[in-house]
Amino acid sequence: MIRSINAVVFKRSFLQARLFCSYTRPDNSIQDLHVYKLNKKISHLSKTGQINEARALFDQMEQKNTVSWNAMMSGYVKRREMAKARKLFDEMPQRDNFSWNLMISGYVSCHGIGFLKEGRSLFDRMPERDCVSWNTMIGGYAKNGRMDEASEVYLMMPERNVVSWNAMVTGFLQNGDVAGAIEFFERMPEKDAASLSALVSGLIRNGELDEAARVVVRFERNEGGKDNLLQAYNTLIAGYGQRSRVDEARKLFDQIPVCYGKGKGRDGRFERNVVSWNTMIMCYVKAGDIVSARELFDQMMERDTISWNTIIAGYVNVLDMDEASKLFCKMPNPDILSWNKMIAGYAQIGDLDRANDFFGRMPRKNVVSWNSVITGYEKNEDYIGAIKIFIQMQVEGEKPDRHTLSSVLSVSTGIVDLLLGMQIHQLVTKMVIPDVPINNALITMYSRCGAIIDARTIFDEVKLQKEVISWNAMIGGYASHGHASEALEVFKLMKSFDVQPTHITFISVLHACAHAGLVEEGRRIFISMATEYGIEPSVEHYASLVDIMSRHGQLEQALDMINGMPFEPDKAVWGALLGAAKVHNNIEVAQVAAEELIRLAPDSSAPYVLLYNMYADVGQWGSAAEVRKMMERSNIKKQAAYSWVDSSHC
DNA sequence: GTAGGGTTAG
Repeated sequence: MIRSINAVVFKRSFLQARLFCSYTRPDNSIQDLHVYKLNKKISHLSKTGQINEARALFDQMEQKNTVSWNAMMSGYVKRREMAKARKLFDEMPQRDNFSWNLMISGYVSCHGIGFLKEGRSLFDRMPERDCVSWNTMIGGYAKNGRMDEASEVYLMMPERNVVSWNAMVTGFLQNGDVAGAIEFFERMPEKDAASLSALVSGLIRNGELDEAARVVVRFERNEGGKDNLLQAYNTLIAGYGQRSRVDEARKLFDQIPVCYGKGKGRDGRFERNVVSWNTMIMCYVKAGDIVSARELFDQMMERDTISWNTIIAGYVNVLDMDEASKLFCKMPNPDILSWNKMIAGYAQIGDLDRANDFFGRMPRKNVVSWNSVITGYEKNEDYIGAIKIFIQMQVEGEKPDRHTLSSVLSVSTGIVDLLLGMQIHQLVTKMVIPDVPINNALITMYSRCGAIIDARTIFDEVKLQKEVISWNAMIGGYASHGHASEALEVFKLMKSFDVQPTHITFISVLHACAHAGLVEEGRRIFISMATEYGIEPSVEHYASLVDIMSRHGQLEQALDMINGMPFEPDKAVWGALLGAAKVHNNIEVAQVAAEELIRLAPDSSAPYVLLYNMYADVGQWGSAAEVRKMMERSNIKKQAAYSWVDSSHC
């Protein structure tokens, strides 16, 4: 009823406005149309992030109207560049309510109390506040965790509409007041599609998925009819998907009627729309069920970019790049995200040529595209390739972000290039606020490059964050440079900071013990893994302990331990034993270890060579010749690093 | 063509 009255009023005022315009300014209509078109263009450029292009157009316009200024301001507000938006706002010849509301909404959506206050100050100075202004303030206070002030605004405003009520519901939920939100919702005088979905999505974000489902059932029963239900259903389906409850998601999806043919997807009708399909496909993709996802995708009558990107991402995630590639070729208008996903996929399977090919063919790139290809090269250990792309990125003027810098730090670590690492560190200081991954990458880079003191400096700055990766990086750094006592000191510090060690921590700590010859300490720590920390030692930990014991000459004990291991010993275990047996000239143990190594890695010459040299050392030339024959029979070529002639014979 | 509340990818 209200809607139809509004429609009539709107239509009439629109006609009057048109009559008025054509009557008073007949010669300007062409000019007006021109301004209108340029405004539309500015708005489009602003929306798609092409802010500089928008500004160039805006500056070129000979005649501007208030909408031109507003559209330009809106571009800056979207990017939260409030200083630039404010400059326009202060300069513009005439401001309407749109201009004021735009600025207020920009300020209150920025993070920080200063911005909120600036928004409020504009709100207070605004000549004629309308419902939008008041609603914006409700949303602003709610987003900043100030529900009391939001309620105050709500009570003071002269007239409320459904947006005001929805903003309050959202506010309660943003601040964790589930009961308050439900109570407020029940008492609302009017509800629209956004009301129910605000409640449902907010409840899900508060971990109340089942309560959200109950609310929808109640709404269906009490409000009668199925209006405004679709969005809530879609949200619930997504909620089930996020919690891996795919069957329940599918049950809801099947409850939404399908209507093929004319009138499809009309507003307010309870019919599956493209979002319902996309969401259900996403549930299957998340669950790893690409077959069901594809089945639905093929049944869709109309697909949008999200449908395509979701199914392509599904194939990429299960590393099935051929199917992803086929779909990408069929996709009508791939966007940056589609391209980025293909690059990341090919990089993941190590096909850098294809990744690079897609990267080169992209019509437009963003920072994620650059990052995907740089990370691809880095993960595949093509460090020079990664640096080349990073340099190209600078040349083309794309600004690196924290992900770029983190990747290039890993590159510096990979090629052990301290100078490069330090340069990237400088960029980090200039360009981003370091986060946990960046700090860890810095610690790893410095310690791997031997600048252990610099690594420690950063570690000392971040250790209070108690991120286990930082601790592991520091302990690993000390251990790999033979600073055993420092590694153990940080390990002790870690315990006093109540940071729970991981299996990686223990690999480094045991490694340190091996270097320092700390047999008892090593054994004690090894045992404590299971007893104190509940971490079952893996084969790598066993290899470390074997290393510790056998280096110390406890070869037989080490052998006993290997035989008692809960799993098959690997090359590292036997290798450690063989190496130590060589050092301690224990031929019996060496023989066992070498045989096992030959069994596990028949192509390797190292065990033969070691054994040969040991026999030769003690003058057992017969056995030595036997080993040499065995090796020749197995058709093994000796590696350059090993010599048949031990220096002691020369 | 520009402002307030709300579903799907990354």
